[in-house]
Amino acid sequence: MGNRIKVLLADDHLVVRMGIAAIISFEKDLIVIGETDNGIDAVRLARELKPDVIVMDLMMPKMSGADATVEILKENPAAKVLALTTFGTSIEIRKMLAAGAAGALVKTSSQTEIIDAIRSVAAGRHVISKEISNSLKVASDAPKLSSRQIEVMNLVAKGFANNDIARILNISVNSVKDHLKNIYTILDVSSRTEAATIAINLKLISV
Amino acid sequence: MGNRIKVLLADDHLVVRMGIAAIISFEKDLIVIGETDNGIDAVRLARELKPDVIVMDLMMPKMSGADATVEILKENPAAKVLALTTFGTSIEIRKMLAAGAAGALVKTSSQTEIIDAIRSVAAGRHVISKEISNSLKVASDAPKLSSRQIEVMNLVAKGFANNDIARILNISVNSVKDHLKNIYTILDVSSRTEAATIAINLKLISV
DNA sequence: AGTCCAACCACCCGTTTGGGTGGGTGGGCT
DNA sequence: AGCCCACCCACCCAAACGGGTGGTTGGACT
Repeated sequence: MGNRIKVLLADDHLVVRMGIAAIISFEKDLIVIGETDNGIDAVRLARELKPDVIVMDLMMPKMSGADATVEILKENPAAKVLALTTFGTSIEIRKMLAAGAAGALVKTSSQTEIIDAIRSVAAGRHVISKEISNSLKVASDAPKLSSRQIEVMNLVAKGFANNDIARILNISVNSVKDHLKNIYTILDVSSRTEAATIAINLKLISV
Repeated sequence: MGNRIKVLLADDHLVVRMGIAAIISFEKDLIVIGETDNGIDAVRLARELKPDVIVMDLMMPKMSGADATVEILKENPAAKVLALTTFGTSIEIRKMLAAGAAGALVKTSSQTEIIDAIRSVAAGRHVISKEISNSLKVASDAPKLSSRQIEVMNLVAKGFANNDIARILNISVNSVKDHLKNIYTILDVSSRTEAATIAINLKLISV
């Protein structure tokens, strides 16, 4: 009774918080001790309430779940953050896990999956749902561009010609072409337009 | 008591269904009579259970909420569908509203907003949340491409050269160039790459 | 009837692009 | 030390692209 697992909910969707709270309310060893709809309050509540598990959405106003997780774990490396996300695929998930999040679940998870995950991370284990580990796998063998190549690709996607890009980056047009050749090889394409759309798809560049 | 508003929930996220169900459970004039996690069952349950209001997610496996709405309203034009979506902006929302959906809400809506919306559509009124009407507004004064132009842009975004596009569409290269010139004018750009990224951003073409 | 417009086609021409060759430098890893 | 690799630069050249001109046809709306 005095030993229930204390859960903090951080999700900008009220219906999601209500849903998780409802699921948790059926379990007598779990209790929701706090809720918030943004990342900044999540950091504050994590400090004040000392929850055993923090169920955290990725996309939230003011501060993303990933950034909040980084903050929380910086303050208290023993905190257990369980990411709850709509899409399995995201660099934000990588960021959270890299920061030390204890687990990651998709929102389509079943009742038992969610409950089990909360208990598992509370017990110090790590939980990654199948959908997410799959998408992390495909993301990890996705092509990788160097930082310079990404700079070039960003400008290409904005419609700049090689000449403009050269001026902007303070290099010669030949070097720009050179970068593009390398990029084409990496992405396995043969035109700047295809490279741009693929880079956007792979989230290699910001749209 | 026998006159409660019967609600059918269609959302692939369990936590969302639980959340809405929890919210509804506090209201004595509302009752959830069915749940499903996909569009196909939503169509079937709408037929079998004759709900007063169908709360429908946009993105669902098997059949999207938009397609399900089209089906349901074809079978029963008096059905009240309330779209519930994560993002305010989507062509899917337009599709649902065009099909005759009674309302559209974002998932960040508050408890009272959701309850009020359900009661309103049950009473035959239409409800569009502010976030959605705003995004529909900006979408409506976004540039518009003809269907032929969209065909061309899709191929451009895939990296095809004008020559290939001409072959694929069975027109001459000159006509392809002609379409591109018109597209550039409409989108206010001067290169295929910029046109592609902007078209993707504006969701004029599928990625 | 007339007007509008999308879609189609053709030519010209300067610029840009992509692909190929050849190099130089400096940092990092073994 | 040697090696790899990112990044830098130069030259060449055929192909593709973008912008401009001109035109026809057929459907829609007034």
